Amino acid sequence: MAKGKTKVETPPAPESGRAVTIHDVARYAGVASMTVSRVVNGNSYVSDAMRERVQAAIKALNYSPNLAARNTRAGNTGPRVGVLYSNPSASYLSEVMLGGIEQSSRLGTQLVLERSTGLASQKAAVRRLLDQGVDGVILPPPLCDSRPTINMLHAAGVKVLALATARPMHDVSSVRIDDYQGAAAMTRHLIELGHSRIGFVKGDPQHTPTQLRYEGFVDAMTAAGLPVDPDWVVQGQFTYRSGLAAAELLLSPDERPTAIFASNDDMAAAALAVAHGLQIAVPEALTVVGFDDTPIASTVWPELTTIHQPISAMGRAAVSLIVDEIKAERAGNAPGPTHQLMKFTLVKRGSSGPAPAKAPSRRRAAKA
Amino acid sequence: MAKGKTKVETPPAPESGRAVTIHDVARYAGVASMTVSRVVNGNSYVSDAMRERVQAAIKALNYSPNLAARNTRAGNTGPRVGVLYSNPSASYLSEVMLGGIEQSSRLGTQLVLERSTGLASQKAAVRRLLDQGVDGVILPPPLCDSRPTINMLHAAGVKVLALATARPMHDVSSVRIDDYQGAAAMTRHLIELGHSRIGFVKGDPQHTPTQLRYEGFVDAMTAAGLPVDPDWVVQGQFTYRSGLAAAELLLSPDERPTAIFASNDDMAAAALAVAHGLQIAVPEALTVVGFDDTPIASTVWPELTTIHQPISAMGRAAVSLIVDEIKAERAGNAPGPTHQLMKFTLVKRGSSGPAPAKAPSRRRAAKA
DNA sequence: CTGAAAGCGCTTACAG
DNA sequence: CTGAAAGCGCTTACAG
Repeated sequence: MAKGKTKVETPPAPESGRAVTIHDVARYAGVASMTVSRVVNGNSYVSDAMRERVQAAIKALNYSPNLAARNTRAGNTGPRVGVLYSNPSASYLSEVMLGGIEQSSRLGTQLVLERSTGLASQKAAVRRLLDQGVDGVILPPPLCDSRPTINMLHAAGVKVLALATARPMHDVSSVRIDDYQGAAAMTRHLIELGHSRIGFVKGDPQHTPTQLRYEGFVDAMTAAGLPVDPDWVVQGQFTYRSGLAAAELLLSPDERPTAIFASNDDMAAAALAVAHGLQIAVPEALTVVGFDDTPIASTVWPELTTIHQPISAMGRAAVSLIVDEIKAERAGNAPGPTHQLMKFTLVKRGSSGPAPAKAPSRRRAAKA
Repeated sequence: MAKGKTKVETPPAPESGRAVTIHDVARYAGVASMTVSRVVNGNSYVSDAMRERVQAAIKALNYSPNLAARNTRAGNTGPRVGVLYSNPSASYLSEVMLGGIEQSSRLGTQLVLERSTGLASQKAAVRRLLDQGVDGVILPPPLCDSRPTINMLHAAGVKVLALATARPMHDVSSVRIDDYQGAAAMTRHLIELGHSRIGFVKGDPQHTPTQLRYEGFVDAMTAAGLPVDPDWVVQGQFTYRSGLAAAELLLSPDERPTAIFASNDDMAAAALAVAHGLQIAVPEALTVVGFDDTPIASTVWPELTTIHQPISAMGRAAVSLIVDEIKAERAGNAPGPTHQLMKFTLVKRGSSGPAPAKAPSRRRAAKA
């Protein structure tokens, strides 16, 4: 504690109204501000003794760096990052943005949002982004897989990051989960619960995760020695409406599956609604599971067992990654695209349970 | 590239890699940076001639101010604003945050998030917020109506803003829509469509909007000379599950309403699921409407007719308002709390339609 | 390994 | 109404 020339030990009054600065810490610790900066950023060489002294001061004064000031130095107008999205109301996007904006404010990066409605408006949206001087653009799904968009952006010398694409490209950075493994994990979970008659609802064939999730399901079934009945694999579109139709197809016949694995939550929620309508008790008579863990998964009842994508963490990671790339480029290095794989988790909620003892027959039986 | 003393008029190359600064603009316009600052901030006295010259330069150079730098001056560590929330997964919150974070990054304000799980943890959450030196706290629902929380915050000398409360308090600023008028407008819409037999699902009695939405419904019915059948007013909890139960109550009896007005979207979505299960066609045989316009409203099928709350705009407004208050306080003024009323809009989608010609009877009739 | 100097882009007083 | 000076909190070179 003893420090500096004077013998006084009182820290600069923290209640004095103004925020604690790096200089307060420096004075308290009896070192130069520069040293505090180094400790805070944890990069350069600092002796252990010094480091400890500074850290104690930081703690004592409850110092936290002023982020606005940090990015002010060095012509370091933090990179501008654009987000080009197409589906505005999706809760998925809100969550991505939540993480993205949080991270960009932490990094002092300016985030610019643009919406592209149709394919036609894409050119215009890209132009607006470019006009605003973005150095990089994040593409959430489904634009993450749009080659034309990527090419336009690359032509303008702008970095591109594909968010939640299922098939990373060689020339575009990506942040994603492993859709294949996620689907396989969910399928194994169903099998462990005793299900063998499992219906699957595929997603929009245009989206890259669709095929991989399906393959994950098929391979896990096969690995367990279970057959995949083609009648129980139904094409969906990732929309609630398509889930409605798919579930009706799966649940109406006399012989129906004991579990439905819908390849996203919206479709699973729809399957739940259909089951409810048919008086099929979930999870007692039917297990329904989804994928993504968007808010709807915990809105419906019973809540959906699903594969949790760390969506807002992925938004954060996307911003970090692209900012790093931009900085590297500015510094003269030109590393290739990087690909970050995030961990998914299987979250078990009320919509899944053990397979019913005997294969259920017609739904009438259950009716009150 | 050529600039400064030489006679060339070329603007400082905008592609030169670094961002356009206030000094570039000043040089281009031949004025002091100070003057540019004044024009940009539009506050002080600037002659029209000067203003135009500067504005032209700004446009020519496509200048936009560096926000990080702006809040660096004057010990002006932009106010810190906390958000204390209780329900993390709600898509509602994501949208609030979207607006809030956007505005705070625009204002250079630091946003601090804290979650309070139970009533027990509230004290701890408030303390953490205070430790982080917040000057104000935004309370999204349902905390917006928690007197204990507000009192704790006030005791610490921190500004409080209640977001989306239905009943603004005299000592706390608020941003909200008029729940009463929203419900009344929706009810009138149903009546115009020819509905007179309307079921209503109330929300959680603990939340302030619940009562006002109900009153708006009742008063609009009464004003149109229509009776409110107590059997068709069902208590809900704002949850999907409670909507399921409520809709079953409303739709099972032989005589059922031709429209259901659920006082939020989650419950309306549930009503849709129940109707679907009972083979009641929406909107042909039954109209279902909600309130809030959260993402689920446009996820389900048919999409919900609902009252749109400009949620992210409310998040933005909340940050603006509380930052203004904090600044006013710092400047020595102490204006009372302000209350901002935002406009709701009635959005008509597929779930509502004209009342069926004759009162429908038992659902069996409709079955294939 | 540590520090004194200079500067980031902008704005707040202070002079004209 | 306009501008030259000083400073915000932090960091990047540059010296020890």
